[in-house]
Amino acid sequence: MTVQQSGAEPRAAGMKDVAAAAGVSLGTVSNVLNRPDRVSPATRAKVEAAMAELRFVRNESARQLRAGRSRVLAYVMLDGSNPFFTDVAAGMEDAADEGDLSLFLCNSAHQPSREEAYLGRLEQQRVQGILITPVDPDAPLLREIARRGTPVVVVDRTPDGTEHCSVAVDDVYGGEIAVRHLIEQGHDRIAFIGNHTTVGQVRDRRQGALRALQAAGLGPDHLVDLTTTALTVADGRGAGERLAGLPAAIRPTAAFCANDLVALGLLQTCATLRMRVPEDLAIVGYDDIEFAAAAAVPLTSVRQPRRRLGRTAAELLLAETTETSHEHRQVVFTPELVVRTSTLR
Amino acid sequence: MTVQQSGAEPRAAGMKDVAAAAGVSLGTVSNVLNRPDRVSPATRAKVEAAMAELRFVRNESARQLRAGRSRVLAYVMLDGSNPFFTDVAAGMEDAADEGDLSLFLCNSAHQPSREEAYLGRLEQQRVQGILITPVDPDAPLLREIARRGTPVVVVDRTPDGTEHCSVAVDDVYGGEIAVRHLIEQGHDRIAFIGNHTTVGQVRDRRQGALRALQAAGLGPDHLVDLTTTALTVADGRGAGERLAGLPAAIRPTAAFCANDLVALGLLQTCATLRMRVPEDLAIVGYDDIEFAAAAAVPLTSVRQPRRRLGRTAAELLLAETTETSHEHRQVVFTPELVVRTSTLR
DNA sequence: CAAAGGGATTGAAAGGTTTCACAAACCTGG
DNA sequence: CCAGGTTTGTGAAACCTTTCAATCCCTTTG
Repeated sequence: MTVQQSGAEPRAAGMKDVAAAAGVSLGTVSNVLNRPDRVSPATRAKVEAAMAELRFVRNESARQLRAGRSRVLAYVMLDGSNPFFTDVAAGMEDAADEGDLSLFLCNSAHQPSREEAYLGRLEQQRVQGILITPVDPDAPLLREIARRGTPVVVVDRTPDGTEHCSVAVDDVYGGEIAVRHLIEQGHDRIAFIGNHTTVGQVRDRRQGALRALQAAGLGPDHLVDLTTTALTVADGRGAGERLAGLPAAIRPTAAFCANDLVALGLLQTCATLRMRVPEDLAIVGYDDIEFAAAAAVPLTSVRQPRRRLGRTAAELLLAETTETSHEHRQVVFTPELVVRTSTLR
Repeated sequence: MTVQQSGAEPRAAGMKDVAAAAGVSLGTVSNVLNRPDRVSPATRAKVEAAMAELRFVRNESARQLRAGRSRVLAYVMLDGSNPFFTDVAAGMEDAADEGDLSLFLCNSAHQPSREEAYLGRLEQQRVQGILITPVDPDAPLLREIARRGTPVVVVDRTPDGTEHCSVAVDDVYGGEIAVRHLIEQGHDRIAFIGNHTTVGQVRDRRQGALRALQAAGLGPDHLVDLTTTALTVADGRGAGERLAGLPAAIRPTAAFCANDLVALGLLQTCATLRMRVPEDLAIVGYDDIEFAAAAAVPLTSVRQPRRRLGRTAAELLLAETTETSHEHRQVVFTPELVVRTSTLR
């Protein structure tokens, strides 16, 4: 039962070798692997011994080839360094685990070319399905892939058509509750910080902000736009400086940031410039990433059910591969406001 | 050239179908795919047209089966929600891209069972190699996998033996420069916050801290241990409260945190308790994650060349699969101190 | 005691690609 | 116009597993 490990490895052992070593047929080895109950305990033991002896490792390629599909899900994330997406991925993992599937993560890092490359490879791998937060939710490629037979679920974006399942969060509502809260805290001149001209999500959040103002009888001029190019900490810092530069008469007393990173940047500028939060400036972020609560002044933020989002997306995907007749579903979650020190005077 | 999309999909088209449609042999289709220069432009065009027409998608399983190995690298990360690891992964992606390989990310989330499951699946997939930051760098499983033929590179840990390539950062040195800096700033009573009893890395950092003290002629009693269970923001908060509770006479004036998350937690407690940073307490973190610079008081931190780490790891892996005779290499990077406001009085 | 039934095992086919030795067609220059 | 070389194209084998109908052997039943 001892094994030599010296010398050039002869060649990885396959089921055929196992069968030979155990003195049974190939089919029996397969049965041990796939339907152990169909095999007598004695033979099973023999086969298992042989497998151990030969260090047998199942060849998934061959399996897949035969079976036609794999036991792998993939999530193509928009930004692997954004904690939001890693949390979403964690939710997917939960669901994948239950279905005895592997989840592979791919990071497109906002680059369409990278996204495309990953999608191509995943399709070639015949993964069971693709979860994706796409750079462009309406890219035709996604539809093509779905039409060619690999289920695609769009995560945290809502594509135009109804060609995929999708899960998203109601961003208009999120913007609304954020700003409603600020109004309730007595603010009536509120900065909106983000790139709403570029990104659909951000546009929605701003839309919600306007709706909250309107509901309070305040016109759109009560929202002061500080437009950024992206949603990074640096953008937040920059916006903070611009905000601090405004004459006191028209300077907002509160800021609604399109994203927690921006809010953290803003918070940092406030610390630098000795503006007190929330006394001089109340801040609401968006996403409620772990670092929002961990900030020096814990940040009020709009929380999206991230893990839930991921889990649901994965479940929709599994449903699509299981169900005989599948109707694409668009699930929309409702975000919730988490109030912390940054808005409580 | 138009295509019907209605009806039950007949069955994905394979190279055989393409060959038939183009009126050439199977081998020619393969040549178009793999050695286009061996095929006359005319036939190539015909074949490519047929591929487009039939929406042909290469079957990677079959390819792999034939080729014996895949075009995929995998990184099994210890903690997908820790920005440190996602940055490392980004570096790997750079290297993988250049080698025209895909990088799949797996998140073990500190769970040995999950790690094991992923490793098993990856081995079965016959991935080209496995990059891993293991829960336990000395787990025998890693060695077995390597012996069975899948190269393994250990990232950010240094395994006992020399059975794998590995890349790591000199944690002793990192601890040393952190504390040396604090000493230079005039501190001589320094808190060490972390779980050095559990985690090797943290032990090393503490080791370095002691070395710096010694070099300055200060005994180990000048290091005040505040031991945590893990390295989260919450742990940092807790340690901060304990620290604040110490009598002023023995309370450290500076803290070296095993990790930026802990430092952020500590910073938060300081804000809550109105302790000024750095005046009342200087803070050094470790890792220099993005949020370290983004904190209200920008955090001095020990930066590891994360991206570089990942890139090098991937390159070692590729070298191992390429080289005829391979010698395992242990690469150790040197960290660097990034000084920011949190230690500058 | 024969036949039926059932559990265990077998053998061969299939799945889509790559590779490689080989055949066919074409071209060069003598 | 042919020998020899080059360029294109072909066909079959191999990769490793799963599946399924067929076989075998043993037990049970009538």
